[in-house]
Amino acid sequence: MHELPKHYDHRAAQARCRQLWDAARAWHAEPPAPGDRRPVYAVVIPPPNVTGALHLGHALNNTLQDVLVRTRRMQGFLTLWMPGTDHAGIATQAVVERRLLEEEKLSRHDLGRERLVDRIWAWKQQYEKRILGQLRDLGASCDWDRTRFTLDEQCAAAVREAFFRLFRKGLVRRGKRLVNWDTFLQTAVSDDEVFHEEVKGHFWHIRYDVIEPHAGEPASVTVATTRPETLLGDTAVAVHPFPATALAAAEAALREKRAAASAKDHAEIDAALEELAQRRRDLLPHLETLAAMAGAGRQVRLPLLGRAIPLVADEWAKPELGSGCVKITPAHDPNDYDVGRRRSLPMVNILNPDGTLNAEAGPYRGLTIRKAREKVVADLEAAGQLLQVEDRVIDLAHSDRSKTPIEPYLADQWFIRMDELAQPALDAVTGGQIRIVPERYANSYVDWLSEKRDWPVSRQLWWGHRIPIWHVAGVSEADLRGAFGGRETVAWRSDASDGWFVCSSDESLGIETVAGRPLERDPDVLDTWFSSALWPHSTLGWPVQTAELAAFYPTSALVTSRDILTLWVARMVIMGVFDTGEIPFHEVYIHPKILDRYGETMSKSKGNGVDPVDVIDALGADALRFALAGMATETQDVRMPVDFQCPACGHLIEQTVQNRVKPRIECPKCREPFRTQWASADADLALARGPAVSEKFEAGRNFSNKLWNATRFVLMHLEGHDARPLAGISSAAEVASLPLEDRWLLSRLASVSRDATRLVDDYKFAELARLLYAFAWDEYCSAYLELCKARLADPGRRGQARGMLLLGLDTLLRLLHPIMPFVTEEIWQHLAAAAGGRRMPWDASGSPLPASVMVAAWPRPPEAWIDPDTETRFGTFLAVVAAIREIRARQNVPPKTRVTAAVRAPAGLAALLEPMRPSIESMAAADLAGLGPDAVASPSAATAAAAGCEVFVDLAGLVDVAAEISRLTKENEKTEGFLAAKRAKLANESFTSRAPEGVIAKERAQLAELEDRLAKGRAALDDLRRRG
RNA sequence: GGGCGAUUAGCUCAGUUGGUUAGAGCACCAGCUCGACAAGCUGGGGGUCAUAGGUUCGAGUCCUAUAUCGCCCA
Repeated sequence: MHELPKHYDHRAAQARCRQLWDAARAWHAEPPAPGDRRPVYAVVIPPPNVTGALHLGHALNNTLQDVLVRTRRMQGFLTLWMPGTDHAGIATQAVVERRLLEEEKLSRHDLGRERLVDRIWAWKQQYEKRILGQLRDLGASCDWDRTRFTLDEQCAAAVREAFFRLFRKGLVRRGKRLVNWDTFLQTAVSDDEVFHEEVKGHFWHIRYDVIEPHAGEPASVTVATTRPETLLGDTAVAVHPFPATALAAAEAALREKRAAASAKDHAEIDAALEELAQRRRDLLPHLETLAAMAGAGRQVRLPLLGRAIPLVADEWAKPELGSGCVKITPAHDPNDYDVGRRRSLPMVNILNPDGTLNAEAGPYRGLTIRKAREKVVADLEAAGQLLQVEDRVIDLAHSDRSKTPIEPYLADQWFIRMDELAQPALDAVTGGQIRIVPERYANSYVDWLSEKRDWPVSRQLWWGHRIPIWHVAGVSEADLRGAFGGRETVAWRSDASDGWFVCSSDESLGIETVAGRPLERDPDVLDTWFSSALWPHSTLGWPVQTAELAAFYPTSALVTSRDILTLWVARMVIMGVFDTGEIPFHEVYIHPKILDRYGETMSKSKGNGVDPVDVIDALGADALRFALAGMATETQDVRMPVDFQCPACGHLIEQTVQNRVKPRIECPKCREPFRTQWASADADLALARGPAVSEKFEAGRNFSNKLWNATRFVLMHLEGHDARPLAGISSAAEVASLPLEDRWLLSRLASVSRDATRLVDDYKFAELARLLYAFAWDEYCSAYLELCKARLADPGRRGQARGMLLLGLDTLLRLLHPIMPFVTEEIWQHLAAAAGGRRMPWDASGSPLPASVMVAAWPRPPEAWIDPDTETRFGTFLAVVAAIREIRARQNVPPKTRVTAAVRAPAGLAALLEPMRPSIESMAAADLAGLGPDAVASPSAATAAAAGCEVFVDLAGLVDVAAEISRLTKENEKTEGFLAAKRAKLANESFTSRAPEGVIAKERAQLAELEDRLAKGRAALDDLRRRG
């Protein structure tokens, strides 16, 4: 008989469990052998970026996947969870480049492409190892033998093949495109990699002179801009073609708004209307003239450079705003780009990739944007062209990667055409083949895909999948046919001048020549989401038709967070269908984001996160997992207040916006300083680290310990027990002959198992955690286990109690295993040593007890065990116990003092309670003097009502009569209040005539119960008054 | 500007198709070292369900507006 320590040791247990699982490779899945008819459950991990270590969001994401995967495995599915990491192109390169610059003062150009890529690989090795280690620490039961990386050879082959197929079908195009240019990283970034921030700036009003104005025409026009240096790239000034109509439309819109607005907003709208009217008077004739001039092809002179540029008519110019005229810089502004396309304007790019101005900027060539702006403004002022400068708050786009301002920039890019690709992905969700949970997220998916915007896939980076396109100039198509004609893996298209783009899935193409001309490879790499889009099928071996692909594709579910629903999920569907003809997964579960106490997303850069490793270390992986599962509710976004924990005294210091960015913090309690994640100075680094923690995880740790101690109790009483498959629960007759508490336990086990199964199916993780917590703690431990104490002391009843305790604990372990794998496994192993002979009704007959709970059968208790009558009776019993305890507590009876009690109950109820008499006595530390309709209160008794019974506790003079009178009076008043409301409700004719039968019956029953309670309360009060 | 979501106890959150006296964890108060567990046990206090209307016999739940906050798209 082994004795367990008083506290669960998560560190030792985690090490042991991992070794056990790894040795058995219990997480590994092979494609089914012939004849294996198990249903398949497959999940691919959203591959974490190798940019850095895992954070709490990852911990949540992977906990939920593991809950699903472990449950299905136990349910007998052939279960695969595919792990891996993402190369995360720009993010990883940015991190490595930033460190290179900080630590060695080198740029990537100093190092060169090959050496930089080597550095990034080294970084990847380090972080991949760390990430996979963290996933294992978390308990993730991924198939570690199959770990993939989006840039590994298998994924690379899939990327080349997929891209080649797109190219061959004409779905890859080359085009100029205004991109978000990151001048620091010198690459285009997608819209999704841009964040907007309001900054203080200016609004410069500039005069452009009209070239040779005719009589009656203005000599100049005024435009305003927040970026004056862009005028160097202006190719037109626009004015609205029909300013009168536009003004009328603006006015109509305002009037409509006014009609809908509340009175307090009217003044503001009226002011706007007044301004509009003023414009109509003062500005409209001028704008009409300008529109006519634009129609006649008149020009203005670009300040500083002196270039003549046309006045054009375009709706982009808003007569209701500013001067009504707007400068057009097609190569450096998205709206102007559209105008440029509509009006066939030249597009003048004035920027170099590094953000300095190029030769198009004339005298400003070579300057940075900031310097150029200063000089342009100064020169405009000197030339008398600058009319006015306003202060203004500007919404400025920044690169998420380098945190520097984005410059719109015209560049050659590769695009994937979305028109035909998007439709099947759209249909998959609208047609129901893919179910998105919670449902409302289907909207954003559908809205985004419906736009069918072409996907710009080139990135001017060195870290990633090199685009498999080569360029060759000066050859004919016949030359190409001669060189590659017979090859299935090569395709080409004209570059629209005298060259060709050649695409191939064959990496070695570059060493070849065409008619003596070299093939020059495109320097760019693919958007990192391109390889992620292939993840479900590339990891399974595509384009090779592997057994894995046949067995596990399409996968079952994808678990992710909403911010990459479009970036990743939609693209996986698109590419999955394109490459394989099948959707990549059947269900998508979107889980919440974890925010800090201020509602901000957690991030390393803000310093407001909790490191999952700290939680695992301090409280255990199960504590972390339990807390995270408990947060996964359907309402999104969970707040988690974070504290620093003083390493010296353990005191908690609330993390605030102020202190979260400090390198060192002094503990207000013990005055000892500690360091944070920001420490960089040697003096700070020498301090002990104060981890960021949250009390939210403690509940999970306490729960682990509760389970542990319940196990201690069971094991303590198992000595001499011959654990065999439990007798007496197989037939209905046998079950009916069990004691009430056993029937109750069976009933609860059956309904809890059924509910838990349903909750996993419905992705209701928080409810699942709550259900199991409440059952384990309040029912199994507080009620059943307490009840067993008396039985275990009685040799005649001991055996059955032991068997039932084991049944309950075993079932609980299995149900909890997906959420808390370590503590359940650790207990399983201890239990196997003491009761290895046990079998559950849902275990395969004849086979030994599973060596690990991880592969034990999921509980499937028979529905017949569910017995509402028994549950009600048991509830009454608990209420009687609670009533006696309540009297004891409010009269301050010491816990060890036994009291004498009586329960007055109707005969039927009393008969049902009679068998529970010893249990009532033991759980309430009371001797029952009477139980039945005639039970009487002793002269010095306190009373309480419980589920139709009156409970009396004889306090033999201990009772504080005055306190009892006052308490009872209050109690009765409360009851009277309820009673009045209830009577009014039932007296209401429209209620009784309209409400459903069942509801009325329920109300009547409550009324009767309340009346009964009040009568008893009054009687008790009278009794006390007579005495006092 | 368009869309989605949130607002319930001091804090963090549950609350099924409208139907008992709105729940949990933590925190708080009182009392407990009895052989499972003080990471615990027993009992208790604490809520005008953001505001204003409406629908209904009945609203935390449905509708409309307002306020505040968050996210996505342009």
